[in-house]
Amino acid sequence: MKKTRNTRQRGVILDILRESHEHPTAEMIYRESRRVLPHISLGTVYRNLNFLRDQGTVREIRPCEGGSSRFDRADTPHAHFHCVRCNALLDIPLPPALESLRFEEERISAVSLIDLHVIGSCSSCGEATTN
Amino acid sequence: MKKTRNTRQRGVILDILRESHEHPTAEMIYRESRRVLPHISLGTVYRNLNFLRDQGTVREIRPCEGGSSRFDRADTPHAHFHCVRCNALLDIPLPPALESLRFEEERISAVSLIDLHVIGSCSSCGEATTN
DNA sequence: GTAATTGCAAAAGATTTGCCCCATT
DNA sequence: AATGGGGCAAATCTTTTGCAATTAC
Repeated sequence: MKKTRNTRQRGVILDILRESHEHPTAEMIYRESRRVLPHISLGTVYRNLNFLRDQGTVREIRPCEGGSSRFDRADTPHAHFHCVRCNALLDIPLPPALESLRFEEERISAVSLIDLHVIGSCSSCGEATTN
Repeated sequence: MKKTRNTRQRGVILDILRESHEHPTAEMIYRESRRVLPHISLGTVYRNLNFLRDQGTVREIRPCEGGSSRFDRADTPHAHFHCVRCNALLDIPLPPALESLRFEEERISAVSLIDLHVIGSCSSCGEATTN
């Protein structure tokens, strides 16, 4: 097992993720982190996000239709709502039905993660035309 | 409303999607289509896939962790199981719990699509170590 | 005939990687 | 001091786009 270090960069990235509620992209995290570490590079941000994702600390959310990945802390299980109008990504509770879901599929051996994305329009954008 | 044409290219792409069960990438569809249309270009494949997706005929599935999008026909509602070992993508039935799911979220105005991805290992890869 | 669509190649966008230096342990 | 991690820039991979030529209607 490789020994990992607590670098300032990694800490800052985690802090940003902890404080942000908007599911930032790597680029957004990069810009934000530069306020504290003006010399941090985008590559470092990506490397850390991948590291933290593989470690299970953060979660990568790939937008349903193009654009960059967005990230959040993988503390509690939850689903995501994605507003197609304003592009907001909101955490929503994972429907209880899913938590206890048993997959009666002989093709499935083990389930490690359930990823539920609800796509639609949020209330701030919403009420008006649904199309 | 723009008038759309039935080009040979579009037809071939749809046929490939109809016959394939492996959720091919644009690149795979490109290679396959070249057996019939040796001069088709990758750009055309992408343009058609985007067109068909926007039209609601095909569905684009973005893999949870990098790599290219995969596609399938959007005929019946279903969820996807993604094997992290062999990278297979399987159609699985959408849990009934989800079809009737009501989102009691004041932040959600309208839901247009529910996307459920189950990640884990499939039976062919599976039984052995879950890690 | 007209406009949607193609092929090609270049461009754009997102992410990864090599290399060498620096900092954490 | 050892080596994991960082900075920078180049490379890679995926997808999009401009444009002139083609083709379905």
